Amino acid sequence: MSNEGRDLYHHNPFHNDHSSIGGTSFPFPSDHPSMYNSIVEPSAHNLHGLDPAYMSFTEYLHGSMDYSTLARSFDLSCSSPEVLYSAEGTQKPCGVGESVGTGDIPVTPNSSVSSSSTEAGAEDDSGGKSKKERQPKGSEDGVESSKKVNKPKKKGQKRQREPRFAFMTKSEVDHLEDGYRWRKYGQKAVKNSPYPRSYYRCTTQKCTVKKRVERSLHDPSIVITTYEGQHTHQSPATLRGNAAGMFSPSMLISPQSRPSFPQELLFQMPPTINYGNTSSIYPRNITPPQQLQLPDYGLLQDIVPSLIHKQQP
DNA sequence: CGGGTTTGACCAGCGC
DNA sequence: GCGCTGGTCAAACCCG
Repeated sequence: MSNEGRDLYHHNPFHNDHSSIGGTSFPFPSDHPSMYNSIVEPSAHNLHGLDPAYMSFTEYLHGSMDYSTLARSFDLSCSSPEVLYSAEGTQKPCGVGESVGTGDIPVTPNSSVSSSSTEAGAEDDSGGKSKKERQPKGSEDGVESSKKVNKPKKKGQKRQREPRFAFMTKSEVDHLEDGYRWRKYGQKAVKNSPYPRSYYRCTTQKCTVKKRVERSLHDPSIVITTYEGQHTHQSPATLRGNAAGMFSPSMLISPQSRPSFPQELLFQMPPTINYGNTSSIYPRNITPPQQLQLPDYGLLQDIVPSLIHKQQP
């Protein structure tokens, strides 16, 4: 487990020497308008290049994407040099990037990374619940339990986790808006990093989605967000009717609209990215700014080949 | 007052 | 077996 995080993130995406490391990256757009402006370059045709049916992270977050699909996709991705690697601890990266325990962020030359884990079971209780159950607040034997966390968890029963999906976003704010409401339930100092990692849970009842947010060790301006689980509901924003605008592709190219859904902007590339080295998921004829709009596509290219295939007979 | 955040403590898993 | 680290809990606190 201890490697999980590192395996996932500790490669500096901006380093130039990972030609050997293929990976999908998902540069998120910054919440910061100025930065956004500096990076995003409106280019409508970018979107045109995409199939309207492509699956986006937003969709992923909305639960419209089947995890099994993702899982399969990632498995497949293992065979592809383009792919990053799985995130969950027990699963070693598919052949790439043995984690560098030095705190380098893994991944690609691209600004962001995405990874997922399929090890998890489908159980929608990724631990939180089990822990809760074991901790009957004010239990009869309360005396000691006042502070102690009892552990009802059965031994030998490895805790199952939801598949995970990590992204790197260049942003000044740690907690990026993604349309969902989150409650922070913990913060921990991260080894070898001056930046703490924050833990959030979806506030929607019965939704067990969690996410972790931390900053890149090498580039503090990069926020690494790891989603775990699948939303069992619609985004509050969507329900509110904002979704139309927020999820609209146009949003991606409209700095003024100040995206609230980074997921939709996943592919924003940091200015420092060396595209040349990217073995990438992006078509070579596409320029960085445009790649921005390929986010989902690019991402899914690795993640959800099946979807792509549909679009590319 | 309800909901979110902070923070210290506990526990599980893993490596040595 | 021990220590370290990640993940989570929950009381206290904060805020609108």
